[in-house]
Amino acid sequence: METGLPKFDSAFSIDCVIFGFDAGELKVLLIERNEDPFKDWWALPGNLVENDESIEDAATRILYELTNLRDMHMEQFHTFGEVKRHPLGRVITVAYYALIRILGHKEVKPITQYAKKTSWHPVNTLPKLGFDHNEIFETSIQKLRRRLSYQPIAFELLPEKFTLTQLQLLYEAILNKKLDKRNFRKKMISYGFLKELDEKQKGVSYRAAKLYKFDKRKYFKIFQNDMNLES
Amino acid sequence: METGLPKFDSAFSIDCVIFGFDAGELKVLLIERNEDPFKDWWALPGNLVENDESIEDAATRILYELTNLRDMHMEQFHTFGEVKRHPLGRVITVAYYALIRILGHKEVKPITQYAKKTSWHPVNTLPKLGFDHNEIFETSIQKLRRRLSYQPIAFELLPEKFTLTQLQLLYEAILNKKLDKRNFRKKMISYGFLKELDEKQKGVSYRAAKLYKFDKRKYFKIFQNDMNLES
DNA sequence: ACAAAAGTGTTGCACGTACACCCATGT
DNA sequence: ACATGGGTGTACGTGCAACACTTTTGT
Repeated sequence: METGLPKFDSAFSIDCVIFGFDAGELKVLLIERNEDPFKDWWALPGNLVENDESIEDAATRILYELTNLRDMHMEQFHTFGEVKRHPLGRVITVAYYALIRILGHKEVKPITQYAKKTSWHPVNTLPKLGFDHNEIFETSIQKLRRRLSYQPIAFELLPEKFTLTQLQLLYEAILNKKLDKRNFRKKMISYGFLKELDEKQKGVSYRAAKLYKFDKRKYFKIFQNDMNLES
Repeated sequence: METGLPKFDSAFSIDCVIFGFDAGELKVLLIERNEDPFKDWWALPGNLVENDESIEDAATRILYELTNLRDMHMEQFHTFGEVKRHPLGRVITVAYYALIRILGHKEVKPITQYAKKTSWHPVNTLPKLGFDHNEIFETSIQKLRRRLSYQPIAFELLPEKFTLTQLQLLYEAILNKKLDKRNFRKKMISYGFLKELDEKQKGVSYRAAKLYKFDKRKYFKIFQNDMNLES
């Protein structure tokens, strides 16, 4: 394509903060890099944006190459553009976060070669990451917390059927504080978008809890007006 | 700089949504473009990011070139990356908004040549803009609304000394709805970060209102803890 | 029977909302 | 005196926070 624009020794990339929830802990999917710079370091999965794909498409592609998953909830949250953030040249990166149901994806095998392997890391004990990825991660979790208060994103991280205790543990993990059990349940149920199932937990050695699922239809019916104000 | 990275026929730019408040209306500073593409169209001020400046610096520079102002409150809010958003080539743009006190800047003369002139437009009757700038604007005002609810950004748009009615009109303009006078005043004063001055409005043909100013110190003292959670 | 987690209500307080009239000032 | 916006208080309802015990189930 003839651009008529000056050429730059520069590129854009996407970095993804992929959140999952497992064993009561909030986790992030990291890769061990197989390429310089930062070969052998842990880092957020990311890659350059191709010239003929939108950044949304690039984010989707990169997530797919890493996790073999499509149609995830992804959301752009910030763009990082310090001149020296990439040691080999000018790379501006658009950061996205994604929420996935970790169950059934405990072992994530990358399709591409740029990652040696991947691994779920608890968010509270992340290693030192390549590039400015620790900073990107910190920003992501702040945005995630804020978004949790006005969007039903928690359900993207849970199995389709879940107990109220699981939901509460997830909220506690994201917000990093304890919540009151009775108040939490009252509030969640009062929203009216949880559907109580005729089913119970199985395989636990104590009283089995009722299962619920998130009812998207009801949610949109209830919050229709508010949603128009959201981005 | 030798990058070791592939070269792209592509570039990044910054676009700025510059908000001001005047005569009870929320306004945006637009330029009339002096260059192709979209020569003679109205558009948001924006320009390419140089290779040796961070995107923050670029945003500051572009605002300066346009308004001759520095040290404004600027905040990145979204990055737009559709492949065809710029007719001459691939340009990903990082959008910022800025808040300025319109008073004393009613006539803004651009320093650069890429704008023929600038003009403040009421946000409710924007013309059709070049590129995807109408979409960028819509996103900006949604973010602005949300931010208004948890950050003291309104004061950036008002003169240093203002009346409670002016403050209320500004909130109404941003939120696009009427607020109750008594409740608004009660709430604002209860926050404790407004300093009541020993001064009154002048030059009005009715009862002069008390002037207030925003006390940043008190604000940070009060909201210290919350602020640590914000981005 | 015991261990483990499920499940359940009430009360006080803070906050938001609805609402209408008199006051001070300049012309 | 009149027009214009400035300034003020109360009552009600909603939502949030604090708080502890009984129930169910599997081993």
